[in-house]
Amino acid sequence: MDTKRNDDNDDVHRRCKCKKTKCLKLYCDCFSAGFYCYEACSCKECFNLRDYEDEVQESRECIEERNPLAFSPKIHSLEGGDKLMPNVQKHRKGCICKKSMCMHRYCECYKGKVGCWSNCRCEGCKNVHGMKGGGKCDIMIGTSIRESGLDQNEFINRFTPQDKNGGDLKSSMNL
DNA sequence: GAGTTTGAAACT
DNA sequence: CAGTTTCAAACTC
Ligand SMILES: [Zn+2]
Ligand SMILES: [Zn+2]
Ligand SMILES: [Zn+2]
Ligand SMILES: [Zn+2]
Ligand SMILES: [Zn+2]
Ligand SMILES: [Zn+2]
Repeated sequence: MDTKRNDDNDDVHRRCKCKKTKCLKLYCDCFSAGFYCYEACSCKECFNLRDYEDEVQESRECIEERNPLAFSPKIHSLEGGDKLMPNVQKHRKGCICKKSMCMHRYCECYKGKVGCWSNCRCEGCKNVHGMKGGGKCDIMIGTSIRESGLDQNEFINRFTPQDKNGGDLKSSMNL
């Protein structure tokens, strides 16, 4: 896996201010997104630079061993779904918000502009992109929005994702 | 910019 | 796996 050049980092205005982790842990937004740190960062003792390519790669491999999906996009499209809504996007692991009601960027679902769903363990969810609906995911693949009688957000919340092989969702997502 | 709040990541 | 700690982003002032 290639680490992206810091010039690209500038494009999305990503920057970090890490102080204690040398920008070699997922805490660091630059490292987590596969970018090197660059001038706009104000990190201390940064090792997330091309000069320390080996250290970066070593840390990546260590983290990937722990979690093979650590560097894959957290927001991803679910398989299946309604013909009219073929690409429902969700946060793979879901959030665990307890205090923010998923109304701020503290919530990774909200931050990713996707609704919460059955993988989320949030409390008092008020995510404007779609609230978690009581942990239910009872709309089966192939059901249309019209048939379900639900509005779009509620449909997405209750849509039951399924992989192409018809396998179990959790195993297909390595959860 | 400093201080607080928050929840993911890391650790045990 | 669950509980706790650590950490830096998001937020507030
Ligand atoms: Zn960093
Ligand atoms: Zn950085
Ligand atoms: Zn850095
Ligand atoms: Zn949330
Ligand atoms: Zn969520
Ligand atoms: Zn939520």
